[in-house]
Amino acid sequence: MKTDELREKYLAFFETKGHTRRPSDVLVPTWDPSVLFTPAGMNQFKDHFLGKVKLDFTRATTCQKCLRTGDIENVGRTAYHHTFFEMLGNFSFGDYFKREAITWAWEFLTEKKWLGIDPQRLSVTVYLDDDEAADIWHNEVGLPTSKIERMGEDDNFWPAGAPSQGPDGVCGPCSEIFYHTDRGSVEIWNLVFTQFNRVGDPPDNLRPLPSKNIDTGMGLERAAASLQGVETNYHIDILRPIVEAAAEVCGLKYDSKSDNGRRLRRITDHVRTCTFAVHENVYPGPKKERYVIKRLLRRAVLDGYQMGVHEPFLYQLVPVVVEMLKTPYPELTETASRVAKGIENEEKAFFSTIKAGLNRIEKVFAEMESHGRAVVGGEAVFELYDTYGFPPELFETLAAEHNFAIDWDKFRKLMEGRGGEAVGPVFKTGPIEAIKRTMHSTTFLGYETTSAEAEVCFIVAQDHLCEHLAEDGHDAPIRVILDRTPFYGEAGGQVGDTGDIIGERFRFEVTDTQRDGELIIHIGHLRSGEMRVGEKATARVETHRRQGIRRAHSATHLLHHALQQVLGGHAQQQGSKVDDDWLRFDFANMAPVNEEQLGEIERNVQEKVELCAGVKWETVPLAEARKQGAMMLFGEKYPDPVRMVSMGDFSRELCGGTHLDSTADVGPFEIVSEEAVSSGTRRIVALTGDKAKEHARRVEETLQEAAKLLEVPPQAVPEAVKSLAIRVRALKKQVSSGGGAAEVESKPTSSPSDEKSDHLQLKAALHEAARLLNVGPFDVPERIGSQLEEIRRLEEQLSQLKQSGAHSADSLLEKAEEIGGVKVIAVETPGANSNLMRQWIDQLRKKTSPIAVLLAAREGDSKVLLVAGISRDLVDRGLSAGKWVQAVAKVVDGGGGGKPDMAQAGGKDPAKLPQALETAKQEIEQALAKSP
RNA sequence: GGGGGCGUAGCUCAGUUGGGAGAGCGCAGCGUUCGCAAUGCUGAGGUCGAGGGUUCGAAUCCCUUCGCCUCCA
Repeated sequence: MKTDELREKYLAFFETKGHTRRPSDVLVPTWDPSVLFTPAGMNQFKDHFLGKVKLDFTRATTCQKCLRTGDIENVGRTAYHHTFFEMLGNFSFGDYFKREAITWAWEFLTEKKWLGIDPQRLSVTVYLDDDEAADIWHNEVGLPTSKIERMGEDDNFWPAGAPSQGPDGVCGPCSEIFYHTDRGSVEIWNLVFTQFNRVGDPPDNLRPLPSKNIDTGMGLERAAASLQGVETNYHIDILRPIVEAAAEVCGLKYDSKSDNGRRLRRITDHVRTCTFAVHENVYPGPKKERYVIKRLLRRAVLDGYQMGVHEPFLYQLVPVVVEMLKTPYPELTETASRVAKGIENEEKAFFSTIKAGLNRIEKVFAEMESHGRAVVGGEAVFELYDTYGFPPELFETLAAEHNFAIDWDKFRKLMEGRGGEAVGPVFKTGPIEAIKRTMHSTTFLGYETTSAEAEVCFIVAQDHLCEHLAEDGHDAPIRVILDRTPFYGEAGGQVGDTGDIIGERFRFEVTDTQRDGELIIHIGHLRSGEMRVGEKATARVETHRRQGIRRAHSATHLLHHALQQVLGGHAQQQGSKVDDDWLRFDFANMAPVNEEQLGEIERNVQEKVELCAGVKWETVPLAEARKQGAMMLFGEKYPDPVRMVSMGDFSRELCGGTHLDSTADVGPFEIVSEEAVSSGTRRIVALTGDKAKEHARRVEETLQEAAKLLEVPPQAVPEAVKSLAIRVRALKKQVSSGGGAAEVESKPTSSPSDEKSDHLQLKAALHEAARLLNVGPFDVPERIGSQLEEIRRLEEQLSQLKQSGAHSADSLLEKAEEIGGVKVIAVETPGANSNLMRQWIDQLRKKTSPIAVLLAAREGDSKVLLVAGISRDLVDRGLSAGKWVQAVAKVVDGGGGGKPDMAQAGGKDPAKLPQALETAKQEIEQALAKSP
């Protein structure tokens, strides 16, 4: 039986048993912060099991794509392990229980119409004392007791070992079904009977649940392998072709028993995982789920590398993966090329990591050879891995080629001692969880109104439920829950509302509003009076701020739309934050967005604002929204029906946020910045309303200021900044070369355009200038100021240099005095810099020896520069330019040092310079007298 | 969220208690050669990521910031 057929039959079977067929949830559920990846079919129904949501159905069946990394070491080695796999499941939320779960499972497996498996090939296990399940298997299904095995809590309880080990919470026994082949048996289906709530340690810690649930899982690949009679999951009809394709791109023939066979299976598994992850816009990266994907991808690529493929290849398998899975997941075909590109990029990155590492390793090996060592230190392997990401396995291979061993013990020790303690899963407890049991949701009125009457239902202070609360004045915030509220709790990127809750005898200031499940929680402080549970109150949202948030949120949708228009359909939202007239929007895009595109995006948004398009929202079935082309984001959990926000006829998004009535009300819209947030993801920050206006004004003022400093029209600022940099460079060169070089023309930039530049051009000009100066936009004038200052300083230095009459080695030599048979020069060379002085000294030393030269120059009013040099023969006689210059520097209140033949010093008292030059002569005289 | 590392010439990088900014490759010009490969000579090219601090003096030490790489959770 084909895998596609098996999948379909399963879902169809349970539909005949009254189950609602639900689509697979995404692989990376960003809606669920408690997991990085979907680990099992039940994940999307967590809230259903806990009774947290209203149930539209009490029986469901799914085929869920899952990702687990727990058994990663076994992938490729064993017949049945995967990171990516599909799991078939049927679920009961307080509906049917063990009897149906068991008999239906048996029916589906054995009936001719369904799978038609020979009952002889099946056996089951049940939990030690689960007589109920054992009875059903024996008496109702008719399975002989020899085929019913009782196992302990580690095997037949979920979570494993729950009764004695924990964790607290819902749990229950399970019953597993095994398929027996000639080679052995394999578990193909696990039926979990969730019937207890665990409270504390044994004994008597398992309390029966009022509402019992069923959660079953059948591994699709395992079941298919059994039915197809192949020895490993990797040989079923939807996996074998990928294995073969992997062999082909690696230039090998697949041999299942060989080491390479194992590698090829691992590649097969990992490329499936990566394909789905990237499809969901989860690109390999440094954080969280992105990092897991990166590791899986690199591991697969390393396998290829070890088999001799030294260039990207994994991406070539994407079309095969898509082909194998396009029946259940047709959406894969739409993103296949983007996915392949994304994978190829990461492969390339990995190869450059390897290449960089190879260079370092060569050095390690060379070092070892020169020292005659044969064991690579664990430190080296560790450092290469930890800091440079070089795979230790590859290091080992390369070391073996040099006949070097590796100190793995040391390596492991370092790996362990690296800190980073794991933080265990946090089980939610506390008053809010208690509240949820009695009150599932707060009625949200904020779409229609910003002020409403409500009743105070719960007060939480210091993590305790309170009946009443007196004036506090404490720092610790209080949490208040009302039965209904106009306050928007932070969600979907939109921040929570602020405002106050006013009762007859109190005023509570709301500083933030959060959401937990479907409860809306007001956070803040009691400002006056006493507050009591059960009291009536008026909840008033701070409307000015709310209006700013509405502007920003509607603008976010316009921006999203504009990005798609200007950059392309791939520029999808990756995250956002919406605040008072302020928004941050992350989206997928491989390259930076240039100034021109930004302008176009901004203009596109402004056009939509000017359209005065109506903003409407309606609640529609999810399927209907999808049909109407509403923008949907991966990893988001959308309820059904869903709230769809439309603007004019161009934008449709699923969104729970608060919006304007007309795009016209967005007012001015201003992009403030564009930057990278991670590879493949860009971030735009923008403003609306008054903040946008203010920002626009500031941009223009700043540019004006810069223009004034540079004495050019505003549009010409970037050009002028460029020539400013050129001028600084030329002057520096001129000064250091002694002032000889030709003056650089500071050409006034041509700026014929008298036409009025619009704001976008001015902003682009400021950004360009900021980029050239490597500062933030508003620091441009300051930076220009300091550049101008530097030019002034350099020019002064230059004119000083010219005034003092150009020195030369020859003119300096004329000033030499003979002291003890040595030519000594100790003079002031005004305007000279250290570089120039050194050049002169070098020239003098070439012309004659023995010679000792000390040159000095004033820098401004408070600094002195001294450079001293002596000829080689004097160095040999034990003299030191360093000591010399140090002694002289003392006179001008300074210090210095350097090498024996050339040294440099500074001082802070230019007035004493003549005295210092005298000292210089005395010092050298004394030094000469002492030396032989 | 935490740890490590890196930003120096177009590229790959060196730069040792802080004191003259370098190498290799590449590039340009000239030469040997019928021409190519090869090779010799000469030369251009650097705000040492940015800002601040310590110092007489910072590529080097300290702080801040930006960008990139990498490991872990």
